[in-house]
Amino acid sequence: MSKGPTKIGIAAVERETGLPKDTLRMWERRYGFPQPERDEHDERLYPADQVEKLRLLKRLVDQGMRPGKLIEASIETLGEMLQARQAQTIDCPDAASRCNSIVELLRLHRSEELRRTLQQTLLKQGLQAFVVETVAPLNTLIGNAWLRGEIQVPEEHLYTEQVQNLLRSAINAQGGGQRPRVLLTTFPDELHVLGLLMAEALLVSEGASCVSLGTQMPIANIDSAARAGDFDIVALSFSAAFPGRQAVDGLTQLRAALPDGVALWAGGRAIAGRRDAIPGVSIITDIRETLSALEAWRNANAA
Amino acid sequence: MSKGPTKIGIAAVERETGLPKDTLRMWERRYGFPQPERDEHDERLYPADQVEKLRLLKRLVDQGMRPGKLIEASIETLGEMLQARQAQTIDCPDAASRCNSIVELLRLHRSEELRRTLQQTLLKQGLQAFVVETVAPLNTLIGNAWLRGEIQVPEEHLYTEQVQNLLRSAINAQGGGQRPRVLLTTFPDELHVLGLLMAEALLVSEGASCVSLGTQMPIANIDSAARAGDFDIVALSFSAAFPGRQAVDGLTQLRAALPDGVALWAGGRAIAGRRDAIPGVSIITDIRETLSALEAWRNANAA
DNA sequence: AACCTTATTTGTCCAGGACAAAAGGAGCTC
DNA sequence: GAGCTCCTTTTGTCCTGGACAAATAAGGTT
Repeated sequence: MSKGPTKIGIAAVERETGLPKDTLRMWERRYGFPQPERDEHDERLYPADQVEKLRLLKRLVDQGMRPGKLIEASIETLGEMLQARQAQTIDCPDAASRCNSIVELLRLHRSEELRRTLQQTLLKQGLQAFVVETVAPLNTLIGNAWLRGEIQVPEEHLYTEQVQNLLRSAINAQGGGQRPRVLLTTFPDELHVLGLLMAEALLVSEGASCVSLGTQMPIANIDSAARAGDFDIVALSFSAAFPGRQAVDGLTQLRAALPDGVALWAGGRAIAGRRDAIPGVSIITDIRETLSALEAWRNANAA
Repeated sequence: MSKGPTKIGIAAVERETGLPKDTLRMWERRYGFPQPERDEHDERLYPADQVEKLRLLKRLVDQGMRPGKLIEASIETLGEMLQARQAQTIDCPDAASRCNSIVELLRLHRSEELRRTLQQTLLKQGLQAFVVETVAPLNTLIGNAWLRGEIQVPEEHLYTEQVQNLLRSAINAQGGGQRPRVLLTTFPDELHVLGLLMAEALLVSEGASCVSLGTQMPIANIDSAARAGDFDIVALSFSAAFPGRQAVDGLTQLRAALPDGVALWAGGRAIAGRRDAIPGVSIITDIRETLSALEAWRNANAA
């Protein structure tokens, strides 16, 4: 169980928590937390528990809470707040039990069985049902387990890889289709690719013609790519971890840049909560709505 | 042609070039470059050409050059140095012409034709030849075009997506096999996934049992995952953009953590140049060597 | 050439000050 | 009570200039 050094420097904390060095120093100056020790040359050394608390703080702050109100709370309290705020319930009990057993495989690192089980579920359900009734609830379940600290980075990556292989195979198997032409991507700070692949899978299986640029596309480039490729729709995906404000800002900016004839769709947990609609942007709260949005577009644009 | 603002702040420069704010200020203090303008509140505003030069500087410094020697050179000179240092030639003229036409499709955003062409090439060549004779030279070609500024972010992402779809389909199609069990991943700052997929494709097609954790896995987690999963080999991939020293450091650390019985393989442009061997780590200079390394392992471990 | 020692270069950290953008609240009107 | 404006507090980011250790180069000796 080789763990890293128990005390880490400020640069490492920035890497691990995503909090800039300046902010770390400022919080210390203002609130007295974190309170790192110092090494022989007076440089900050953060113990693991403080880093863990910082990680939780970051997530809550990204959700719109204010650091000043949170900073005194214990790690446990913060963990509960995160769960209360994020925990999603899975409606269908059938899906829940199926997914729970998959998470169990994941936790035990049974990678081969995991692959087989996912593969079989896909074959049995078909692509659309697989995305809606298996992948979506699994994402929620795994997100919750992650918050509770029940699964770690390697498990989460393993899951992502396996699902990615399946979805990409399925997408690849369906040849490119007709209208609408959809450009899929995410904003620069968004690394999660599954939302994008789920949407692409649904759209492609309804005969839409999709081009994905993967994650992390600068806004100016999204605009130029959309113009160059004669697209009807630009679709963006936001994971739960993505800061909501940044999403709204970016969408506003992109909407202003894009030609009027191009629709802009945005989906994912980060914006699902937002009540403030952005003019000219379609918010997709649930992955299922992707299909109705497609149908609506086709009705509106029937030549 | 909506381009972003022509002058950008220090945080944006850090994001775009990868140079920390502290370093940007230090270079300015020491060398007089960059020499950003200031906005009304005395904050640095970097013009686009300085940012471009910084981007080139970063790459050269990552390769081991020293900033003090480079800082006065012009953008053109720096570009030439980069090419002289990196530019790879593609040996086989047949592969070169095939790949050039693919790059042409990419540049024209002919995504559907690109998909079809790649798909057909894969079918014609078979998986192994496709990886070795098409994907590898294409990566080189596209890397060079990128250095010359001939292709942009969206093209590069589009290419990555398409190849990823193909390779993942192919990998997914081959069921999991026998020994050795190989764990594939990259270090935290490495985002490029193609090298990993290429290696996985080659290994799987020779019947090895591969588990990929995708990119960005912290070293401590690589170690624990390798122990938990009964792996024979841990394989890491490093793109040309990855700082060579960081690769060597990380490999040394990981080697020390891993049990002796587990082999450690490292491949990719970032370490291909390094002459300094790391004890207990197999350096794979060319993607083709993956196959001979596998054969060697099987010979050595024939029970 | 191989090795040790000394100089130089370079990146990262620190403190503490400043201020703008965002969020919260107070008071007002309809 | 919803919507509005104006004011206050909170918060993050940027600034300067100093310090120093780690990495690299250069010089000297065997």
